[in-house]
Amino acid sequence: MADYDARRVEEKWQKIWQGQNVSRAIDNDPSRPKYYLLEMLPYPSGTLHMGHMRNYTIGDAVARYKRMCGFNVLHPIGWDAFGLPAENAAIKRGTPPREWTNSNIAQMKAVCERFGFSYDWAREISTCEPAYYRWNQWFFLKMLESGLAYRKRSRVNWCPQCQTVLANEQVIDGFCWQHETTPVEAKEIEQWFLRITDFADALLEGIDELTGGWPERVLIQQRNWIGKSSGARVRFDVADIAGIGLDVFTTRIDTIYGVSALLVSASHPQLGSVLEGVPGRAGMDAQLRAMRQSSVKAADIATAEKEGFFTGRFAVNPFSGERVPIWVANFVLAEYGTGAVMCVPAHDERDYEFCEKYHLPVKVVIQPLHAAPLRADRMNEAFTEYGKLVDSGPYSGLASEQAREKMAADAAAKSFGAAEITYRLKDWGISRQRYWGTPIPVVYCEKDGIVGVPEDQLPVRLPENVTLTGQGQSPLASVPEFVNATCPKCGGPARRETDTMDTFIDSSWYFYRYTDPHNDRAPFDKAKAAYWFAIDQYIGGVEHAILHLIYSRFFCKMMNGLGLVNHREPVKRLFSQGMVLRDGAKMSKSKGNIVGAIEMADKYGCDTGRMYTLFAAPPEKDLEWSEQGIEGSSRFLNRVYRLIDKHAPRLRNVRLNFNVQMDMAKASEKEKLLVRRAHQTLKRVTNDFDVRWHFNTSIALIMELVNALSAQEPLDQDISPEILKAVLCLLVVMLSPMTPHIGEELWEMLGNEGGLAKQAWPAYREDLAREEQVEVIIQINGRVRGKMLVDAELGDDELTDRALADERIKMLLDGKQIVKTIAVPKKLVNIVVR
RNA sequence: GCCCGGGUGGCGGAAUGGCAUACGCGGGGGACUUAAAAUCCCUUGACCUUCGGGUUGUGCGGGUUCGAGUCCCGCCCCGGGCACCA
Repeated sequence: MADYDARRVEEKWQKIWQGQNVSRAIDNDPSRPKYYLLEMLPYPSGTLHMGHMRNYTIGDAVARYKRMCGFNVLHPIGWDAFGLPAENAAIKRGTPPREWTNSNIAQMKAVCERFGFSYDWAREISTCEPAYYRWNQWFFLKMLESGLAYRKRSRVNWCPQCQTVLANEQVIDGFCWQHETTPVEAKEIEQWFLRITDFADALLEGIDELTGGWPERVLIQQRNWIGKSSGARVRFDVADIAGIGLDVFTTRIDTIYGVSALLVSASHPQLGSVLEGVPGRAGMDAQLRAMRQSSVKAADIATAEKEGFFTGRFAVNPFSGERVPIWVANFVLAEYGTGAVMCVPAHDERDYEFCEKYHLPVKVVIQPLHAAPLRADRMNEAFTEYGKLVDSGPYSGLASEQAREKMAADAAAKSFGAAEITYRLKDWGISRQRYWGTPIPVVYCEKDGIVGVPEDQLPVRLPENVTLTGQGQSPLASVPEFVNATCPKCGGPARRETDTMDTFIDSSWYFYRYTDPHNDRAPFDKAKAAYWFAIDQYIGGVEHAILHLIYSRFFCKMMNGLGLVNHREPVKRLFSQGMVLRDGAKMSKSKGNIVGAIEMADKYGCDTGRMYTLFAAPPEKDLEWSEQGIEGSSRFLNRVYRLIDKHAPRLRNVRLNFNVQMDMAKASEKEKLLVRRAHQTLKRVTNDFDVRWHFNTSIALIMELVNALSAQEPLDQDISPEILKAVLCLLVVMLSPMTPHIGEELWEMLGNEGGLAKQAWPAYREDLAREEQVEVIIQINGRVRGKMLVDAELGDDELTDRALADERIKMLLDGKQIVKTIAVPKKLVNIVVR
């Protein structure tokens, strides 16, 4: 008996699959339904560990299953090949970024092939190739034309470690998303932005469409990030200075008669004018400097003590005409709303806290609808709910909801305010002062200003052989051949833009490129994209909840506007898989806790690794790597191999029929049991693939089937070859999406031709899965007191009679009064006694 | 503070309101072997037991139900997200 030789079997079948074009997706195939399955494209860092492999294993199992179910499956992969690590590696060891990147890609591709992932390699893309990034430039030009791309000077996030600007989405808690050690700094520079805010409402509305298909927490994160809030803008004139007014944004204009102060941020642009000529100015300036420098960390900000000072100036409440002091307060954000707020201590927690500290007056202007009236002198916290207005001039007596509308309308009529909606979402800053990315296709001409590079001159190629320093401005600025350009409009001298694009642009539309990867006239063919889209299933880590996943949605909407696509959302279903941990921590190079994919495959074979990652935990949960666990998986596959190896010779020439003709009169109990077992397993495994994706339970069920087979040994004496073959083949088929190499090998050993990859997934048969006899438990007062084997179809009354007739039950019921009985067919009888 | 997930044996984890702990790992015992590895078999929540079985047990406290890991209410703990957003 030969042992299972993983390496030989894996190489053998990978070669055969290649020859059969097993994973080729066919454009516009009318004969089958399409299924677009995608895992997030990897950054080619060079190392692939079991964390990556888990992601791809889940995808591959589903891809193989869907193919067997008759779908035309698009399962592509590519490389997110631009980005800083390549540039940093180049600076460190002098290897050009392209060389470093391509050699990593080659390594990683080899690992993917070693694992037998069924990607359509003919569609492989790499974002650093001109054939790809020219379309980034093309999209940029389209957005420049329509005004969605624009240039402005503003305060942006600067990561001192990356030596580049970051988008808001790429700053997490005040730190760069890649570097959790150095805080992001504020820097005022001019750069390119994409008007993602134009789509704020569309992105918000799309969330409803995604509900059910996307994990709720991702949708919540996106909704929070967009942060829509409706309220009003109101102008407070500054007293004693003609012509200066401060705008506040509020969602509670209904509380405006309760304003005790006007609070402005330390960075408010008008603060200079307000403070003009007030006494004590020097001391104030010192305080302002201190406030502007305070911590950027969100957690610190939220818990920081509220600080502020009176500016000596007053503002006039346009509704009441009341004069209120103007204060500077550290908790007012310069970047949100108008950078100034009205302070209503009775109806806002923060304002209450602030006024408590500085002894500012509290005035109640909203009374609760269903509780005792509030009194300012008896309050110990703000009342922030809606209620009924009091002491609010002509608005007294109105409900908050109505007052909000009426007061905003009145403010607009008297032109000191208007209803307004603000968003937390800001435009996407895409300029990067680094080399290894897509050049922004723009030149600056003295005469014509900003001029987009004409489409027919794309791509603007990234020059190779550039000296990289990593010193805070784009290395491209030091390449005269690149910088010096001709203005496409006037033909005069022009300077080329030297910043490159955020690499998140590359990944915002890459999945469209897979539908038409070699097109050199357009980013993709509309009809091909229309056939394959939307993505039926996307799989990736949850860390991209508001990065890649919001940018991609924005791009889809932008493309929809260009008429390139006709759908509104690119991804129907999203699955977030858990991380692979070792010693409780996420696998990473720096922690030194990596289990290398190749090492794992060398030791156990890739099918064993695939099986373990699917078996050890359901896919959405984190998985703790266990060397003993993987040995268990290895043992199991060997056991299956030996079982089939033992019986295959006798079965090789038997005709395979999954729907064994069960002649009930002829079949033995043992035979019926095995067939039933197999079809019950098939039913549940099919369900796991279709709806639950709990591959761990699928594998457990298959293990049980193998256990049942082993328990029935010797199989060759009591089981007819037809039945045994059908059961063993079912077993192999069910296993094959998860462990495809050993699956194919066993399938062949059992005498089947044509390859499993092209085999149809068998339908389970209810009649073969049905149990004739079931064990029903007998309870007395909910406690198990007996069991009986009965006909599965037995009704309630019959069941109850049988239970009551049981000798042991009779004995236990002796002297008790039966209050009621509950019978559940196929399950139990519960006898309630007193 | 607010919003999502979770909390089940020694461990990873199973359980459409119906025998809690499937399956695997680990532990204990045995078979095969000169021996070991591999393999196979038995056993394995806790407590009590006259070895028939009994009691108890899914973070804690209540409730609904004939019956609750599962549903409801109130807490505790862990993980994640948001966090002075006016």
